[in-house]
Amino acid sequence: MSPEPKRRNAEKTKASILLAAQQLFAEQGFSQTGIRDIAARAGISSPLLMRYFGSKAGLFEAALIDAVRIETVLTPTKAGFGERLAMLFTDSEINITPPAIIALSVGHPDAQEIATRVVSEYVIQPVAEWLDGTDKVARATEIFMLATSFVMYSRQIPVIGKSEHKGRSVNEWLAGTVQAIVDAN
Amino acid sequence: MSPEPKRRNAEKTKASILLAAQQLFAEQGFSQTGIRDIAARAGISSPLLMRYFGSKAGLFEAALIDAVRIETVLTPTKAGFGERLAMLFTDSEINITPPAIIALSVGHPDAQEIATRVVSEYVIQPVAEWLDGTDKVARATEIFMLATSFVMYSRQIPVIGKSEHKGRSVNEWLAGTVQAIVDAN
DNA sequence: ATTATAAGTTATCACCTGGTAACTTATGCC
DNA sequence: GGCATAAGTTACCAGGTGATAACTTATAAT
Repeated sequence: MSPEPKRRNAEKTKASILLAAQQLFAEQGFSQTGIRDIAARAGISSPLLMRYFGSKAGLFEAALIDAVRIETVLTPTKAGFGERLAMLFTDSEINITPPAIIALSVGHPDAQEIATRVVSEYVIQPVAEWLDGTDKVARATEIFMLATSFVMYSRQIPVIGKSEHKGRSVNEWLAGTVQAIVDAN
Repeated sequence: MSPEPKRRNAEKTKASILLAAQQLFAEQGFSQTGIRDIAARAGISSPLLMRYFGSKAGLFEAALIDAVRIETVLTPTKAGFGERLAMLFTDSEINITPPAIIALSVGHPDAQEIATRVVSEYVIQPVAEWLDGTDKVARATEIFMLATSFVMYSRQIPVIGKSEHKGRSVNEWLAGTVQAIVDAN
């Protein structure tokens, strides 16, 4: 009687696994998230997940790469980058951003190695190439550092997400500080 | 033949447990550190550790509180606070600073609750009371947020620890940014 | 010296983890 | 319609976790 009798579809299954992994890794971090949790949220069994992604670390890497959407803020014009990045990284609806996953995965050796490599290749390098001026890699790293610290604390210490400082919200402060690094070429 | 034949001493044992816990929590984070690891480094057995601190979470809280040395930088004069804080939080010899332990313990619910509470009471509140001007709590939180992000990334992304930007090391950049928040009263 | 107590140990439990082997079943192709 | 294959499942294993019970032994007061 079910309108769609649950047809098999490997592509959609893989996508649902990736989404579940991104959500849970971002919420709970690498070591606190089990493959059974992810499989349950994706609506499948854990061995299937293992066959598609090889290991928990492999799934983590795939989920991280898939979560990167940095190219959407690397527009030709440099103005407004701070705001766009702050929006991209702090949108409360889609909170599966790289900073969130990274921040919640520090400490575990495997996750740390993967996160460092993926962020370096898929976030920091593109931003660095997009920047003008000198010290591109260092400035791109600083930008990501700031964004990550913001995401981390807007979750952990609730007051900071809403706090106002000299009339500017902390979100605006992040955008402004990031933009200052962009313009300091 | 041993000069000191390993006499029993509960106080010294507790202290050695606290030190081992601080080191390991700062190196590996909460969930990656087992009570057996801590007990082994302290040179005792894990049940003894449990009796002294009740649970792993209890030891984590005790270790965090014991690691706070914030009062050493809350001098009467406001000048130089940024540098002193950067030194206190990034001294590579004693890397058991609150930011390090915090950064490596996000994600685990118990650790998160404990860390938030301890940092709020033992770090942010004292700094806020020490600050001049308005928005004290928000500014103190921002300061700790910056310091934590720096510690986190100076460990995770090696380049940032040594990177130079416009001739200023990132350590100096942290000190300067913190000092700006202090002076913006 | 005896002995109560605190300091410390060994052995173990129940549970959870990532990972795997072996099984079932739907799907598309001939 | 038969059938090879991919999609998906159940049952399980070895190892590690936090925690506890029960044991031993050093220490210090009487």
